[in-house]
Amino acid sequence: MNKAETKFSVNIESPIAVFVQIENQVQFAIASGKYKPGDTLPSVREMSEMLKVNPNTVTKAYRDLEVMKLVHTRRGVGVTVSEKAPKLCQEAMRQMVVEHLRDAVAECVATGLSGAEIRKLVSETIDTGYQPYQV
Amino acid sequence: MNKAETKFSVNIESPIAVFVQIENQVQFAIASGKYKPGDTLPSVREMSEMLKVNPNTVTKAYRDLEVMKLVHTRRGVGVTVSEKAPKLCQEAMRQMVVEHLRDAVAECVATGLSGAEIRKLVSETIDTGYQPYQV
Amino acid sequence: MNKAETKFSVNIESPIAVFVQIENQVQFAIASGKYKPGDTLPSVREMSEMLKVNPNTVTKAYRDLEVMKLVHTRRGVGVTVSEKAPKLCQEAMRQMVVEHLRDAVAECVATGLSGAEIRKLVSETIDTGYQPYQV
Amino acid sequence: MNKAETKFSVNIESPIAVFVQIENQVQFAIASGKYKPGDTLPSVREMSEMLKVNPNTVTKAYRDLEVMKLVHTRRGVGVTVSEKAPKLCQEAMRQMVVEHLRDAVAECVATGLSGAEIRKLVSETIDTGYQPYQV
DNA sequence: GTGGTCTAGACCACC
DNA sequence: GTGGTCTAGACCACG
Repeated sequence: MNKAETKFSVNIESPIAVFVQIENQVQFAIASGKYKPGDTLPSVREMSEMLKVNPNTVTKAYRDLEVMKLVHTRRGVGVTVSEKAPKLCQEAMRQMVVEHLRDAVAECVATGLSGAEIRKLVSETIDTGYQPYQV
Repeated sequence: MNKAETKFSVNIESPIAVFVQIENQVQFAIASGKYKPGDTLPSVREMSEMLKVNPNTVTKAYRDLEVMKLVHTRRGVGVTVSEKAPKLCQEAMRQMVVEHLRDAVAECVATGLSGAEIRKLVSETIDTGYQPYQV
Repeated sequence: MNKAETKFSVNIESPIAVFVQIENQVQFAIASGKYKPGDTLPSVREMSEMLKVNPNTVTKAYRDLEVMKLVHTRRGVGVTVSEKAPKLCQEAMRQMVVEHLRDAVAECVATGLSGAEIRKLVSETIDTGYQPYQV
Repeated sequence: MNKAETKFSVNIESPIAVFVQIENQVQFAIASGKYKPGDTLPSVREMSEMLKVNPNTVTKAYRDLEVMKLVHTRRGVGVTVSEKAPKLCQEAMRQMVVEHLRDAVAECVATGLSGAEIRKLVSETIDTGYQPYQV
């Protein structure tokens, strides 16, 4: 029932739409347990100030999350995390991430990289904590 | 100097723009040696019919490829693969593919998958020849 | 002059505003005779605790009911049912209910259900005492 | 594959949000067969002019319909009805309409109307083609 | 031409 | 205070 303190940020230079970045970050925060069922997300106004974006952009992201059954929004109250959100987010994140990995490996294979080369790249990335510009 | 016979296809449901899919496929075909310097790409009309796509879309893809110095377009002749295209494509493909792999692994790490899990998924994918819907 | 014991409940998931649900339930309770002229409604505090709702919400509902001349609120006494409330409520309920029925039937017709199908559904519902989530 | 000619209209006085009215009308048009899979909906601009509303409002409705898998939207192409849209719409309409009917009948019963009275009202409405202000 | 995104700002309903 | 809706208008990406 807390009001969690999590930092959000968006990259307006990114080709990924801002509202999608917000959705992803919230999903990630839920999946990782930073937000639990019943917690209240930052209000539309707070979030829009934190991210320096228009409130409508935040509203759009929150609306999508509601359609995905991850949050409940109630006028005059705020946006709260749903009971089943953690399960849904964890599943979705894992599924997405595994699919991306498989696609990437398949691309490497198709491009002619050997299994050894691929494994070397993977190990390097795991060990060095490589961080892409946007999760 | 041949007119190579390679199948191209696009997925109009994909979030990736059609013209980008075309560019990628051509680059991939060049990188893998299906098209060699001097070979002629399918005409805009042929390609647009093959892919059931607006000719303008093919034109845009071909124009981009020309900007990248991968092809030459000459009136009355068609679009031909440049001398340095194979080298450029191989480098570009490798670079792209490696970046995708690193991003994907980083995502997995961020989502909490262990190094062992990731390596297992990678090995499975290498061994089973998993094929995503779009290179 | 009694303090009637009637259960109230609201569905915060409902698209119908909470204060409207309260108003409807009170009107229904009056129309059905559970509350008679002179009876005292649950205090704002009692009601808000019973419904697990913000007291302001109950206050707003009670204020609306006063505007409708269904109740009187007097400091130190509470909210009491007015003399003419039963008559007004019965009329209002009947009117509302008939309108809803007409709208629903019209929708069915517009969607292509036959008169026979509609009559069958109606009879089934009358006979089985079907209870929707919110009057 | 036609561009169907269907009239749409909204009531900006209605308590129902304009974008919801648009969604409902499109769903109804699909359910009734006025739009078939592959047909193109009026463009955002056309629709916004026809309804005298802001294009963003139409965009919002179309976006929702896409989330519901009723249409595909593609930049530069337009918004087309999906293969499974008719089935989904018919089911949804029927389900909604039956639920409304049951709720309405249950309300009537709860308010004390007799089965005979309810059946009389239903028959009258079926016979007279009563039309509410908004389907 | 198509739709997608974002901003700025207004007004409303609800708690 | 909260979110919901709508408008007006801009810029971009795609075909």
